[in-house]
Amino acid sequence: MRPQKVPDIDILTGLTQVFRSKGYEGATLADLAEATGLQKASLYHRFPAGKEEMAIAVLNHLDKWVEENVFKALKDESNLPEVRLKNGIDQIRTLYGRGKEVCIFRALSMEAGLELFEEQIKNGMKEWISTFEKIGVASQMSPTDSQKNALATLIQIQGSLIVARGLNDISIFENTLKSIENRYIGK
Amino acid sequence: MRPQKVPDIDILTGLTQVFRSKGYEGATLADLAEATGLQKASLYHRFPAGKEEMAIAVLNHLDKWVEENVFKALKDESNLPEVRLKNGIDQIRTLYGRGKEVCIFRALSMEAGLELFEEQIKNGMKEWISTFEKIGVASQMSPTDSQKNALATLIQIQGSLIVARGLNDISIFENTLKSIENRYIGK
DNA sequence: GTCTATAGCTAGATAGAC
DNA sequence: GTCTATCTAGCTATAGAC
Repeated sequence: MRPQKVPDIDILTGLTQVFRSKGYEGATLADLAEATGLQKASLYHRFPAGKEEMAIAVLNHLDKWVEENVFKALKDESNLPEVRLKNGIDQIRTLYGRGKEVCIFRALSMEAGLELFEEQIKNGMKEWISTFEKIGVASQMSPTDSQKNALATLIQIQGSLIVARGLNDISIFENTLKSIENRYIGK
Repeated sequence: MRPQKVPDIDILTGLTQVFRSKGYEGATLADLAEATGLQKASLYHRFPAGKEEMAIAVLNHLDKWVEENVFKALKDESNLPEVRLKNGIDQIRTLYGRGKEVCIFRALSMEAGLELFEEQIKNGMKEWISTFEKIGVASQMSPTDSQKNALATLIQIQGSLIVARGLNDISIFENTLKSIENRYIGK
């Protein structure tokens, strides 16, 4: 086997960046090749099913990142709820580049054959909600409140990313993260 | 002049539907022609600058609709704040098809040359915030609270549309509208 | 004002040498 | 495993008859 010119992780990084900023339809193979440092044909060697497979790989990679960073921090029972929340929110801040980056769900949910990634996005969102529910319970909220607040939290994260981008003001995202923290910690 | 086969308003309705569901890049001229009932070349007669002009026309049309329906209801000083809010929210519900429809900002903000519609989206969002600010003031909120709540309201609307779509559950949008109402009416 | 037909191009994808 | 070169389909846009 001939050695890989670009390691897998760098490929994924490049693909992620392009899909996030241009969306699925907007991202061309020329863009993807340039961002990864490979030629189009080489990308097809790595992802025989083409563009769709690349997008799925990006989704899986981010899924894993979120699991190992955001969710892990939020679920770490060796810490107090306040600490777990603070650490989790730090990871969320990183995930979205302090508000500059688009959520991959949004970037991929629109277009394409439409429902290419539907199931994966749905499951991803459910994971977010269920994880925040656990933080609510750990913070002494009632099950009902935990559920309501978890949904509200996801809505706030998604909404603030949209508005921060629309108004070109990342402080909107930062302030939203703070208000989420306050919701759980009691302020 | 030969008579129009399809009236302007129907053209706009068709274009809007396609851009909302497929995004800018995802919408093809074949889609747009089919949705309007005209041939591609006839669309070019109406919109000489092509696809971009069509998208701008859709943005302007929705802008106008929001102004004449949502904002008008919210600003109607002949009504009590509670009534204005209730009427405005009814219009918002209609605008987004009870949660089934995508916000045009989202559909057009991603892709393209990237910043084609940036300015229009920014101004649109500012209008939403400033209108909700007025409702806050009319509801006896302090200026600071009015400002904070207006931003929070826009974030909730946008976020709940995303999450409602991702989870395929429009009750999320409906419940969010109720919680917005409660924020202002006190409850 | 609308149509059929098509130009010109770029997209995603593939062949085959190295 | 990566490359250059290329195919084919589909895209935006236009020409010109009616």
